[in-house]
Amino acid sequence: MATRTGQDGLSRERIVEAAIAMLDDGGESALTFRALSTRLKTGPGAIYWHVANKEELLAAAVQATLADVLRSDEADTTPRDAVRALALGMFDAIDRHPWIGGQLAGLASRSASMRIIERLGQQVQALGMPHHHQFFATSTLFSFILGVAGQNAANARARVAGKSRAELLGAEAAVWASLDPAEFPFLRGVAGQLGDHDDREQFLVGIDLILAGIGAAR
Amino acid sequence: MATRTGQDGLSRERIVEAAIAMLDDGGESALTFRALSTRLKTGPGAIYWHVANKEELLAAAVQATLADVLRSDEADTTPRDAVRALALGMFDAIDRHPWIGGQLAGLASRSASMRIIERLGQQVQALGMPHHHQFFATSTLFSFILGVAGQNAANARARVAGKSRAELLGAEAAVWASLDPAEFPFLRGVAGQLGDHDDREQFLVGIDLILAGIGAAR
DNA sequence: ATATCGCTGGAACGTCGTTCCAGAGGCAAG
DNA sequence: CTTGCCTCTGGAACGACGTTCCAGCGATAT
Repeated sequence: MATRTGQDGLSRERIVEAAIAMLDDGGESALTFRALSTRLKTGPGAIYWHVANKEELLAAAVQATLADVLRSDEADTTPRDAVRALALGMFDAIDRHPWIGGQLAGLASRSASMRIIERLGQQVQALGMPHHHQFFATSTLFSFILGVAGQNAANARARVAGKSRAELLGAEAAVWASLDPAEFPFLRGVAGQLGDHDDREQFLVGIDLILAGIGAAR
Repeated sequence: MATRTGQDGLSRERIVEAAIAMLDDGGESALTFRALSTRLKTGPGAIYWHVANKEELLAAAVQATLADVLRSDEADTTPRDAVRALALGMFDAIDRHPWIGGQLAGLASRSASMRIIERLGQQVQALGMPHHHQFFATSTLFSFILGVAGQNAANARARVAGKSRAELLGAEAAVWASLDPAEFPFLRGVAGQLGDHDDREQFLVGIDLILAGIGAAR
């Protein structure tokens, strides 16, 4: 039954690849060892020969998905532009694979996180931040990215069960617009901006805001 | 309305209270309808009479835990101090109940998030941010808080299975310190700061950095 | 006394991550 | 060629989970 040679052979690579595909179009809850084994035409037990458990599988999926972002190497631009480029690379990856947001904070993605922090830190250093503030400034950038990633993951989770981003956002904006003006003046005022803002632009403004803070603290 | 006599009567309040206690000392994975019903000396079915499902239970737990932070009302200080006070209140709540970090981004905590964003937004407005930038600046603050919360939750998850914060942090600092200097110069350089930094101070520096950025963009 | 109703708690269902194991197929030694 | 091992397979089974179902309790209303 089991053909050893050629494309039928299971491998960690094929498993991770299939896992990413399932996560991409079904969300985190769609990744199941049973569904995965069905897609790979095998049994759950076979997968465990190549992957220790689900946590390791998710970690490998994160690693593989972020590999491109982490490999990119642009030493030519200004530190500010380098941070923006790295952050935008992260955003695009998270936008394409929202499930990353739910995993990035975990211990399983430690090595990916370390690489990201290293990149950010080098640029913060190049920005002229005093040494004893570099760590905090860098972790501020990283925490912000993590927060956006988490929100993205949560939004994607809601999307799987129901409507599109535009519908979801429109409904939320409508809620904000109909709030009590005495209690929620701010949300009411920005409901329109919530309704048609661009996530990527919003993210970049956040990065720029923190960079401006770093520039001011220099 | 036949209420059971005395303290044996189940109620949504008692259930949420017990759920928070279980989350606090066992982490997210410790909250189980079976364990919860054992603690309350009843069956799983009884709990479902008061609570629709686990998602609603978690949402109620978040709401109840953040109630104090959301109720606080200090209109006396400067906008900057108001943001710091609100953010620190959030941090302390998250620090005491790390499982919040895993839930706050979700749709289940929407009403709590709205209240927080409203508070932050009012202060950002008071800081003199131009109207069309207020939404982005506020969401930057919120995303940062969410990111820190998420990391806190992930750290707490690791702590349940193993060592204390000091041990975990020390081990991580040791890893950073022993990295290849050519590939990870930054992480190596800040390994010491990672080892003995104060989470609360780190958080506050992040808030101040964003506030400085807002000040610069005004 | 009887019927009604809010509420209880235990049994049961389907699904999950994970473990176990009988055995298939290739490879090296006899 | 035969034998034995060794890597890898895939299906069965286990315990725990969220959730549903329902027989029945005590208090109240008729």
